[in-house]
Amino acid sequence: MAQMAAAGRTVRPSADATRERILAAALDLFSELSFDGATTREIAARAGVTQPLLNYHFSSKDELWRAAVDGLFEALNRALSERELGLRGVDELTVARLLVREFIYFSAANPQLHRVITQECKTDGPRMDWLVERHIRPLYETTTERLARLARNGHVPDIPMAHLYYIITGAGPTMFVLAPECRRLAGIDPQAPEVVEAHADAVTALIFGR
Amino acid sequence: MAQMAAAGRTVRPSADATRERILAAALDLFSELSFDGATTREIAARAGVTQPLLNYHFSSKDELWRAAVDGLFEALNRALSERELGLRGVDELTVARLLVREFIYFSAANPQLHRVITQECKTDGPRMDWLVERHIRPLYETTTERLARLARNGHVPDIPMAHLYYIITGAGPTMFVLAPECRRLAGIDPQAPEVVEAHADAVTALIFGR
DNA sequence: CAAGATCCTGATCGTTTGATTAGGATCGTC
DNA sequence: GACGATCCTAATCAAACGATCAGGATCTTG
Repeated sequence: MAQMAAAGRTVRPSADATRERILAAALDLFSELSFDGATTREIAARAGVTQPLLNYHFSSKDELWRAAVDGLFEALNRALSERELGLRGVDELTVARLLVREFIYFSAANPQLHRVITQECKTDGPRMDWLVERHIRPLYETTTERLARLARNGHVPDIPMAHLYYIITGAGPTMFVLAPECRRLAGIDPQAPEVVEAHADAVTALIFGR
Repeated sequence: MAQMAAAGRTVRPSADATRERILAAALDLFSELSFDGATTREIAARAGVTQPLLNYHFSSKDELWRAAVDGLFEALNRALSERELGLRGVDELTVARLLVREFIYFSAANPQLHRVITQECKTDGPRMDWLVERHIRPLYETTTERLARLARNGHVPDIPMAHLYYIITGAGPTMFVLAPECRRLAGIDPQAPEVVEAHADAVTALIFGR
């Protein structure tokens, strides 16, 4: 993916850097303002470049969106698989518990994840198609299979897996997605480490017991 | 609020009807496509009227949004208070349990509620200001106070109330907010009555025990 | 049934949008 | 040290946006 200075291909060092800045700005604004609400001019301004540069690096606004979302899910999958690799030989209940914790940590640091999903998946459309089949379905399959094994041993509430999936993906990130509301409503900053920890404790205790 | 044929005020019967159609179309499209994503032309088309008529009934796109959201929260508050009035003399745990159920039923029938909140409250802005202070804060206060009383008696997990609030408001509606995704991902229609019932069972069992 | 208020539409305004164009600046390469 | 590829910008395009305006249709009132 990352086109490094491979043989022959000469890519100026600054190119990749500005590309990354554009992607970060795009992800922030897309997730906060929705696809239509975010303008290419605002994305360019936040990245510190001019607007036509977006069409130089990405052929269209749509492709820019897809590239930004790809980067987000790459980071999520990296965080989850690295966590799992560090837990070889650990019992499956503990692994699941820690993976849910990791998901909550990631959602706290990257609320754009749940924001983008809710923005695109509440309506049928080409972007939902792409998002579900490319990124969400693999996560859904492995998650529900893992939870189903635990449910058979009584380690997890015996409810249909689709419900458990949406309870976890709803209860986990919502506080961080609505961080501005939460700060004003409850006077709590959901980004604070002790608040993230408390939320992970609360959610995992509800799902897996304590 | 509803300007009926009161003394002197002569309102043609069709006026209120089209106003309601406009508000319903606006709520649907605002909640699905976000404030910027929904165009006044599309709202008018869905309501079966021409676009300038929106500016006749509502002075601006912003005021149309506020009127649509007002109607939504009026319906929610009516549903909750009617449920509570029918439970005079019942113990507080059962009341809380049934009010959470009612919230889930409402969220299933009106996913626009959580959609609008997540759209506006993930960024600071004038619409979040208005939404939080006018509609969300009263609900937050009465809900957390009710849950805090139950927590003192051990009827509800002993976690900070802000966390419990965002767990409930996240775990409850998310499945219905992402109904298009859920249909494709899990092959389940979250609108089906038995699915709504199963979800209400699952969430209330997690929060209040069984 | 004339007069006036009410409800609604077709045409059009100035802005802003995503995208294109032509060209300038900066680098590695021969 | 000229050359060509790469990276980036100023100027501009057609399309779509929210809003306005003048006027037509429909009802109520005197």
